[in-house]
Amino acid sequence: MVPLARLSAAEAVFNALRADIESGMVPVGSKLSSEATLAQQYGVSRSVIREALRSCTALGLTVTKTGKGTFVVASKVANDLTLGQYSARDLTEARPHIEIPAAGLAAERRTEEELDNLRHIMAAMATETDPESWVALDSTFHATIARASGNKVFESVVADIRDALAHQSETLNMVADRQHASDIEHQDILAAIESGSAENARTAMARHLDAVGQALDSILNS
Amino acid sequence: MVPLARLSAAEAVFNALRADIESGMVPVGSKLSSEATLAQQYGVSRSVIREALRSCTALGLTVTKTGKGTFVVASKVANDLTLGQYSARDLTEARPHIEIPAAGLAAERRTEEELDNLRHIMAAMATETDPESWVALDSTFHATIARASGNKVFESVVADIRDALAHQSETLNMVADRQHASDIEHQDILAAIESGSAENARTAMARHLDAVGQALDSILNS
DNA sequence: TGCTGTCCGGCTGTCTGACAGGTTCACGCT
DNA sequence: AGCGTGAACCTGTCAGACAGCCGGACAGCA
Repeated sequence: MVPLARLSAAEAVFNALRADIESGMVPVGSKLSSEATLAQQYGVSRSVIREALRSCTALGLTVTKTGKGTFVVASKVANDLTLGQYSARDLTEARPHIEIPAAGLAAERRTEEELDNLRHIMAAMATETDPESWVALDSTFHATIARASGNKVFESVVADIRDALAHQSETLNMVADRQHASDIEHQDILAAIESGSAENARTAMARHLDAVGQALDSILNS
Repeated sequence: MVPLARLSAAEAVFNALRADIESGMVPVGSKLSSEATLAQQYGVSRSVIREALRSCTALGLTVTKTGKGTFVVASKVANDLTLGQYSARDLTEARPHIEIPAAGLAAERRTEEELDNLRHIMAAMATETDPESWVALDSTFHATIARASGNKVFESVVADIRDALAHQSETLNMVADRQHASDIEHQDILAAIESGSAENARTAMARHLDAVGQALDSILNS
């Protein structure tokens, strides 16, 4: 609590970046300035910027792609970083019971701001080709819906589940085949939430989770 | 993390360090080798080591002190779930969606040992008069059912929910009135799980949660 | 027009070498 | 014995360099 230790340049830059990301000033899906540019902006060397970015990546806020840049994939640190704690079977079994009612509540309680966030995430996903980045955005999409449910239990649990799933290699193996289909299903879910129909939102989410579950099954049993 | 994308040197070193720490090969409280030494060991430059260490620090595994070195402060990533942050409304809203299917699975998958545990807990509850102790036993009862579901997601979530509920004063206020009724409902749940009927188990759990929810409502609205 | 191959500028990944400042400890002086 | 001081080691930061990846511009070809 006491700021006895003056923070290093790398920590200071990390805090600044994290604040920008968590406040939404740098939206999910957007690209950060290049390391050289950031170094100039903050008046530090590129090493310091790289260490700060490495912290962001370790917390799951960003992903960095060689030759392209660093991209924001989450606006806040996930609750549960104990990856691989849950098996794929447990996850696919439990998800519908939590995400479907959460989608229904989201349709009834979502704010305009949350709808905007969902639209931005979907737009970013539509043009995303890198599997790992797409999975991270997908995770954010589901987490945002859970947040829109207005129920912190759902919000927290979905964040845990999606986080665990995102780090299972089966998920990445599945993405190439499912990406386009998922994008369409996501559109249906968003449309239902936009219209405020809880029943439609539940149905759309159920259809999506069912399709994803079947795709995962076929991979697990192959 | 993912075997698909070839990992950078910094990620590889980070994974190695994390594995060493989580496996306990490098005990908590110990000091890591200096950055220069690690660089030599792993055959990479000091920059790479620093980025890997920065990742460990971001996850809370290590702390680095200028002039002294880097020290291990945790053997696993902290599960920073903010318990007790859930409102009574959120909890009663979410519980049925999780505990009812968990009860159904428990009926299909429970072992004899788990049934014994449930019987013992119920016996203890029947003679327990102290409200706080009874709430703790009740919490264990529900957690045990979740564990019997064989699904670690349900097990984890129910543990969180019950933990949060147990710390709400409304729960204690309700117990005096509900204790006897709950004992009977618990008997129904246990009987259904013993018989192996998932349908009956879900119905019994639903009835129990509904009764508890109504009792909580009446207290919240008084 | 439409396709393709090449090249260039921008970006990340990594390395090297350097210097400032914090920490520890043993040596030597008082 | 007590104490100061400097050497040795450590982290924090910087500057510069180069390879490899990526996207787009552009010219050439069908």
